Amino acid sequence: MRKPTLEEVAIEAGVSKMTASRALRGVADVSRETRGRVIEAAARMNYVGNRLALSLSSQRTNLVAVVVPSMSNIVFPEVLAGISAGLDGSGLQAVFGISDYDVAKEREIIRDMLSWQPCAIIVTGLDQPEETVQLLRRANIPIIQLMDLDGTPIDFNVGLSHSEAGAAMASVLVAAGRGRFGYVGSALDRDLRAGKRKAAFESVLHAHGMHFVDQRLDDAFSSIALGKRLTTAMLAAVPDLDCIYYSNDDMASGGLFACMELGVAVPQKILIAGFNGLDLVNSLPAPIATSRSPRRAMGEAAARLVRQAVAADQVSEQKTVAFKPMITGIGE
Amino acid sequence: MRKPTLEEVAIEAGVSKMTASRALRGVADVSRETRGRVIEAAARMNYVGNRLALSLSSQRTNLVAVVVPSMSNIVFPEVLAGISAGLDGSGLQAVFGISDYDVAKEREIIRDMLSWQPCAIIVTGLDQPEETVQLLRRANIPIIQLMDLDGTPIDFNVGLSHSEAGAAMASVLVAAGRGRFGYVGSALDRDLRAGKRKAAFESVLHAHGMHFVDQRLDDAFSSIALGKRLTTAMLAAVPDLDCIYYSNDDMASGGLFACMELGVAVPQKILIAGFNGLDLVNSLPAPIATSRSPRRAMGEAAARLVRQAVAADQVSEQKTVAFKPMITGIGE
DNA sequence: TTGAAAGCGCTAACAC
DNA sequence: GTGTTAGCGCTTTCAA
Repeated sequence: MRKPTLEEVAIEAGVSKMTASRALRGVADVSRETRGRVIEAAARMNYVGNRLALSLSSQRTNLVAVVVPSMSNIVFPEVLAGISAGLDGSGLQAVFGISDYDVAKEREIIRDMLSWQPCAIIVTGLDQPEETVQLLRRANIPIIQLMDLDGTPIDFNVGLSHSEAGAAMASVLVAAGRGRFGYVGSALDRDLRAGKRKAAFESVLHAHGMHFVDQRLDDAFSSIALGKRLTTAMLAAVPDLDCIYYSNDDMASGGLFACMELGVAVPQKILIAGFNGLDLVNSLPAPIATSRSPRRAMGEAAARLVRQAVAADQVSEQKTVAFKPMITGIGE
Repeated sequence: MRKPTLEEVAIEAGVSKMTASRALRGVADVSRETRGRVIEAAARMNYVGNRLALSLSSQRTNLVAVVVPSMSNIVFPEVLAGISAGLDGSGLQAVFGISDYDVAKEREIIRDMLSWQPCAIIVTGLDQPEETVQLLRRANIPIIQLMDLDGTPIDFNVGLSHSEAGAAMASVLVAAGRGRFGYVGSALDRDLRAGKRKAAFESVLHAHGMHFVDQRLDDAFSSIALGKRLTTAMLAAVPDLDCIYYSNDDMASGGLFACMELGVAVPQKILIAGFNGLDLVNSLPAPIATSRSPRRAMGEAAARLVRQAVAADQVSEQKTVAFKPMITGIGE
């Protein structure tokens, strides 16, 4: 038994397709009595409208395409949760795609999503290759680039400056008296934002006549286990570090666990610094420094921009929402 | 400037709409030369097909609707990553919705997703209220219920038995000589699977003439911080426990951190047991017991069932994929 | 307040 | 190999 169509509901209610459509959408003038009959018929038949037809016909959809690089780190799910929550009640529906930090895959996912004629698209970062940018531009819908502020946005931009975050962390650590730095990171060729943080951090070190005494990099994606492993190796080679900067909090937490296992006092002997401000960090058995990035708030801000842009159906004036990471975990 | 349609591409290539359609899809017989012209024209015009029209016309979509309760815990994103990866290369596209553990919201999300005419739908758990079940049934597409095996599936079922998981953990802990148990959990009214684990765990205790000496419950969602707080409170009230069972690994990890802060030896004095087998658990500074649930594999299995069901376009014989959680972290 | 006609962009089915 | 016709299920536009 096929699903009932609007026409069948209309027949059941003894009206025309058009009247049924209006009644169900609650638009225009439909007599109370007619509307009642239609709604009742629809309920009786368990009518579920066909959005494909609706959107094709009306030339607009309620779809917001969202492309994130990963789901293996809690960061992006939190952003998605923010987007989803921010869209709640607007009638808009987020559709997520995962690019696995792969630019080619990202492009294909974007292409695929655009074929659904979304009313807006949210992508991660500002570093899409030109071809992808063209693809996005041609879609002629609001484009939100999320998470990063270091670069030239195509349209809307929500995020924070990872360069500033890295530089600020370095400044604070140097000011706190640390002088022998190590760096532990992973997948820097793919996680460009972590790369920006590292580069900026290093610049500040150089400005102070310092440098990374040792660094450990790995191609695998960040994880607590990897942070632990690399830190253990690093401390075996260079035991006299007094601070290690990590590509993110997952890695840093692993670093802390490595130090605990080795009996290295954190933060007295070695200060550990990460990025993100994960919930985990608040409960760790020793304090580690981090830059708190408001992930959920970023998602919500992106959702807000989408709602405005879609509602206004015109260029809204606010193009950028800048967040500032807050550094915690150093000093008292 | 509007987006080009198939017709415009066809005109540009000097062929009919239909020929252009065939050429672009690579179906049927189109002369090499014609196909080349069409593809080139499409590329030149940056043609992106309209899936709304495609799906409406062909009466089939490549959408797989997925509804999960939360994104705030890494568990569900990992499942989603598994689904997404499992669907890769099939031409199918997952669409995610978040219900926030709210049955009413879940129903509305499902309703909304069904209006997009997905070719399959994956939902979390087996405990949807009757109204939601009706909604799903009426869609007349493969329905996959994921994560849980304790109940009667509507159609396909992938997951593990949380009752068995809870019972198995209790048996192992009792066998390991533990006797004074505490329980720390959260949001049990919403996270029904955690509730099933707890109930089964408790049954085994009773069978051994034991019971939870103390329990701490909270309405908030699980988190490391909450686990830490509740554990600290519990140990203040009942210091002589020798084992605490948690609703999941996040809570258990918080419990471990609480013990470390209080100087309670884990696992010598108190054994800590959670559920999920999060990556985090592998790197913690002290061993905690957990039941490892293969989250990504479950997502991949669900994706496999969807592919089979969609490809076969008929009832496939395998209706259930059962996973067994593996208990780790007890003894060597 | 309601309905009829046209068409959104595409494909299925059948001609040629 | 290629084109034509007829929709998919809905909304828009216009008429009544």
